[in-house]
Amino acid sequence: MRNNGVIVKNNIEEQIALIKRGAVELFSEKELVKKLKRSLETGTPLKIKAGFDPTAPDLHLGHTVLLQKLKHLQVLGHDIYFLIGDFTGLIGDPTGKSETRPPLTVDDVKRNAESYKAQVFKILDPDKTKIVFNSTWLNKLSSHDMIKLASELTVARMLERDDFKKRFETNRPISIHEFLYPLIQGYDSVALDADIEIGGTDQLFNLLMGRELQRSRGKEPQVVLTMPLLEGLDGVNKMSKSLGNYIGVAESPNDIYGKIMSASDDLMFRYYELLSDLTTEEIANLKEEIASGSAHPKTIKMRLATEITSKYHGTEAARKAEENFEQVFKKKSLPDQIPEKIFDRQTEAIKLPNLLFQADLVSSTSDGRRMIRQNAVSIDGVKCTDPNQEIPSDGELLIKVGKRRFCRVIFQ
RNA sequence: GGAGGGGUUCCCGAGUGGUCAAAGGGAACAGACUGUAAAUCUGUCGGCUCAGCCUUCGGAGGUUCAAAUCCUCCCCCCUCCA
Repeated sequence: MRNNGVIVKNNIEEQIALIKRGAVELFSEKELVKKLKRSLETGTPLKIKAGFDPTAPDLHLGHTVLLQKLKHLQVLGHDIYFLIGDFTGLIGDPTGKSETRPPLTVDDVKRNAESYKAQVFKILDPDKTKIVFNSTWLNKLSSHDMIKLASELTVARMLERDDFKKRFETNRPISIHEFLYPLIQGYDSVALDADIEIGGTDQLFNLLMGRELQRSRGKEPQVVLTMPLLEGLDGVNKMSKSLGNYIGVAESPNDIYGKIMSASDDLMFRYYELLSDLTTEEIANLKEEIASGSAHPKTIKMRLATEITSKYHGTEAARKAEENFEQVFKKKSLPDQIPEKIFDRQTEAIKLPNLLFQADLVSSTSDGRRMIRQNAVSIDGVKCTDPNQEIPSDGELLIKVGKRRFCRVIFQ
């Protein structure tokens, strides 16, 4: 599938194939067929729901796995409900870390929502995406409603959730409010009358909760589609900001490009599978080319880096990022943009570690000394080995620390 | 309400009076190797006016020549029983 224009697929099988692409689980295909058929017959788009945390408006590629899937559905003509969980955000999805989140103000939520839009609409079509806040309906729930809601599920059912089960079995605490999270998320589906809900595999329990609550209220249960969690740059843990292994959608072209290039070869194909617009066959061909030796893995990786960078910054920026990358790394020359620091010219010389620190190249003068000792520092291409070296504060210097930290220091 | 366990450097975690800026692991960073990688090896990993000094072990006091380690009070977290 390419994203050029609207593709109307009347063929249910083709629709299903696209919807299932890359997905982990689908509950259930039978129900999905039924919904798609009806949608086609009545000309009514399906309501697709996906929930997002209001506290983290900095999307990374992990989130875009879901967005890509939403785009698929959008291309098929369905309505996307991009749900910002400003109410549930106050609880926080249970993780066992028992951290209460600081409440967000209305302004915070608004600001975050704007930030979401800017990032999300690089993938989704703004005209066919409805952004909704679950506080809209959840704030109206009375204590009475809440108790009724809680009565619809049993503790035993709750304990089926893996995270709860493990904690329960090992005598680790589970707070009551944590039980409310899945309930409330499920209630969102009731309020929205969602036809399909999409989430990460870690959301399975919560997604299924929507089905149960819809059913117990006499509505047609939503179809649940789970997408894999994208591994971060370390290739092991899921991509997350707190682990520092993420590639942010809002990052600069050079950063996105460079980070993708730093991924391992195995990981590269994982990214291809989940983030690229290439078809499954095309990806298989690339693999074959590497296996047969007709293509270098690096070239294939650069292709991926270019594709993803251009998604968020356009093809021109992606091309520049590629050039920059080649310059810095392959040809070992200088990047096109080197930060500059301007200092006042002074009579006395500056010790090198202090200069490195002042130029933001190291975190402290001690760190600077270490770098010098480790042969990581060079000035105008000449290695510096003496931590006590003094630099005359005059003229212009090009300082390099490690492989990718540069600074042009200018005294004037 | 009762009993017990615990708060250590970015994270996990050892350390029960000097040999502790604090073991070990992870992360990170640097060097080698490479495809820019990954893996691997080596090293670094509080700060400074750097072979010396200063500040850190939940907080505040105290004992001592000397405290992360002992005492007092306080704050916070957890578990079990009720």
